[in-house]
Amino acid sequence: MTSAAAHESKTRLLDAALQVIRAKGYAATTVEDICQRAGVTKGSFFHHFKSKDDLALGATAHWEAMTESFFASAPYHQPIDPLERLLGYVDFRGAILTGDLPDYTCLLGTLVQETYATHPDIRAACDRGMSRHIAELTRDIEAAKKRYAPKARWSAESLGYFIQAALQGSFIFAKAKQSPAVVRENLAHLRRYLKSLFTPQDTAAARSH
Amino acid sequence: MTSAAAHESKTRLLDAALQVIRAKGYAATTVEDICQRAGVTKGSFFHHFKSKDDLALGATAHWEAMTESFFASAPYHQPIDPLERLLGYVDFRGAILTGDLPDYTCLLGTLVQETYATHPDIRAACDRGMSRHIAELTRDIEAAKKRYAPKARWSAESLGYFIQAALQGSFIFAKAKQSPAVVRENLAHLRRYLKSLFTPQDTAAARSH
DNA sequence: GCCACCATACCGACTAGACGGTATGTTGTC
DNA sequence: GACAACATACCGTCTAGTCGGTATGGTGGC
Repeated sequence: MTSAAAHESKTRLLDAALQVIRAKGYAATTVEDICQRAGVTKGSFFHHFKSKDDLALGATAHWEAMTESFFASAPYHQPIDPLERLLGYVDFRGAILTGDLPDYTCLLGTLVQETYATHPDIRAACDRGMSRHIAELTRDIEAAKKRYAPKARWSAESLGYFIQAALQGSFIFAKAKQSPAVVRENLAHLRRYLKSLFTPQDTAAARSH
Repeated sequence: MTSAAAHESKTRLLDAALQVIRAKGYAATTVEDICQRAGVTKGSFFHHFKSKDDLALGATAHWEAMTESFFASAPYHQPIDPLERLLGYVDFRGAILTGDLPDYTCLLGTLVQETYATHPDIRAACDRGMSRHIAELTRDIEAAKKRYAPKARWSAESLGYFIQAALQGSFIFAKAKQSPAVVRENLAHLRRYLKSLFTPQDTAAARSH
């Protein structure tokens, strides 16, 4: 057995974990749930992972790898103008809202809610993963800010967090309402905010009327 | 024992549930966790609640009652200007970020993430509770819109959802980072967005330059 | 080219403990 | 004495994790 094929079971388990955890939450997900979905046995599971918590850690790493390449190859990076790239990101987030809820919601956001107080290492892994994605996004924000709003008092990073928070919160409402409609509407608000931030404004009263 | 005192145990259980579920999540919370925190026994628990799921439903109702009166008596309602009330709400949400994470995060947001796919009635209860709070908020938004941005194409309700989504998402990051700092920064962005929405704008290019 | 040796991958029955829920009291109040 | 509000002991199930075992494929000695 080649080493690539050798790890197929492990990959299947990780893929299964992403789906099941996003659907049922971490605590309610049983090892056998994941094994069943992956089509492997418990023996195989515990061969690849020390424990359920170890799987969670593996799942966050797997998630990071998947999402990083997914976003890296997305089309919104093409424009030369950084603001266009940023708005392209927001639009892209709207465009990928297909399939069922577990298909487009965020593993890390789900996971951290359940584990922040009880599983320090999982919490830290979620924090790292989300922060890394935001750091990537922040590069475009920084560039857009330099060009369109160099004097603004908000930081590029804080705006990156705001965008992600709006997304994460939108997912909560999508779950509550069983529909991505609210995500789309919130992305429209986000887009409007971004445009207002990057549209050079005369200060306060310096307008007609 | 009076009927008020008679329900003291039940209230203690509900209060305990709010805390423990927000800290550990619903699935990871055991009935005994809640009993211990409430200082009552399991017998008492199952006297008042048919099941753990029944407690969750009770907890959402309890949460709604608590938060409704909490926000109803908050000071931000006083201004006559609806925009001031709305900005007052945002500021108020920043002012109440005290204590530990489970003290200021939202039960319903936590709960719905874990239960949306597996517990239809709990999901529906969370949806109802969050929507009710938003409906309340939407009244001020509607009034502010009528006065300051009557022609704007966004709906008052969608803005209510956006505000709540930003809050819920901020709580996720607060948990990841173990600090409410990011919530405060996001509220600052939110405030900036609201001000921009309600500041009458000349259309597009009708500016200097 | 064969075989002993070994590591990795995988299997599935089993266990110990945790947990939701129940059955059976006990106590106090009207 | 009836009923609500507890309390305690207990039960059955579910589940993370274990453990002895098998299959497969690679490696080195001869």
